[in-house]
Amino acid sequence: MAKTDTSSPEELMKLDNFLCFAIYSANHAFTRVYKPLLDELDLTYPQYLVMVVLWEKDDQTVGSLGERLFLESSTLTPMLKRLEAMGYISRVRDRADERQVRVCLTETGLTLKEKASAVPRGIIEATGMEPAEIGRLKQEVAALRTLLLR
Amino acid sequence: MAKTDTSSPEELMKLDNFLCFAIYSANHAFTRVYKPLLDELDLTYPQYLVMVVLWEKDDQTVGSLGERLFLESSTLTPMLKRLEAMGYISRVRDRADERQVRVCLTETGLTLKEKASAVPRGIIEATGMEPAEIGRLKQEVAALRTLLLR
DNA sequence: TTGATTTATATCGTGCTCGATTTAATAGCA
DNA sequence: TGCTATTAAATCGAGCACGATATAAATCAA
Repeated sequence: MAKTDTSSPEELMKLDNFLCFAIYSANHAFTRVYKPLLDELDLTYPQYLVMVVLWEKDDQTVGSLGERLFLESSTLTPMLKRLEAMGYISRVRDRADERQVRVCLTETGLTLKEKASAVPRGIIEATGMEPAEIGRLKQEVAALRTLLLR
Repeated sequence: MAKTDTSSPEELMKLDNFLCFAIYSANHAFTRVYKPLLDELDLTYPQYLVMVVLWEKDDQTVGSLGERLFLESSTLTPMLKRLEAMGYISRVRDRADERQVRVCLTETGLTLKEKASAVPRGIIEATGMEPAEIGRLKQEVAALRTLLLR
């Protein structure tokens, strides 16, 4: 197969040559694949990511969750309130530093992890890719993110 | 460097092993890099994508734009109304088939292409990656999207 | 031709996302 | 101590994204 020239101004302006669009549309595709799996847990995809972070390490501040997920407090605060209303987490002001809010799993939120344990395999199957290949691509995209955020 | 085992249930549930999260966060990173460049054009990133599609091929229906961008009419309709209000496009019901809306570039919208011509290079520079590598990664991510949407 | 079905777009409600700003608490310093 | 600066989270407004539904036009079938 011949290489496509992607250096001319005209070629540079084509949607199909945009790495950003590949990422953007793959992200939407992932969300759609997750939807039926997460409906079982009553979670949206971003809410699921928050739960994953808390399952890894409980009792975190809004700020540390935001650092981990690359999200602002203006995004997290309403999301966390919804998760709290659902009974999956608790939000409590830190005694020692009242500026911070400590986010913790509830019993229900902790238990949910078992129910969620089938999700990752479901996603891997949906890609139909080999775990090793998934891992490699993940590394490359994560590296790209790092470059973009410099 | 030793390979990381990513097959155990515990490892599968870690955020840093999620391809979807790499994609999700890289997408946000792209949006942030685009922001200052697109502010010059008074466009958001999704609006820019619509304009790119129209610059490639003018006079398209809402449906064809949606197919190209993987977006629903419920997303596009309000976006197109904003682009229309800005004077970049026009929306006219098709004479022959009144169900369809034909989206066309205005003079201003067409002219904007020149002003936008610097954007792709700016993004490529922001990644700091070689064009060939960008192209390869783009292909892989686009292939992933295709797999997910099967 | 009429009635049912399909198609194209729009509308509505919910939730995510950000930037700018606000509020409140802590830390630093004269 | 008391004033200022910084920090953490929350609030607000704008825009994106989807699923479910509505509306209206075109197509199909009897």
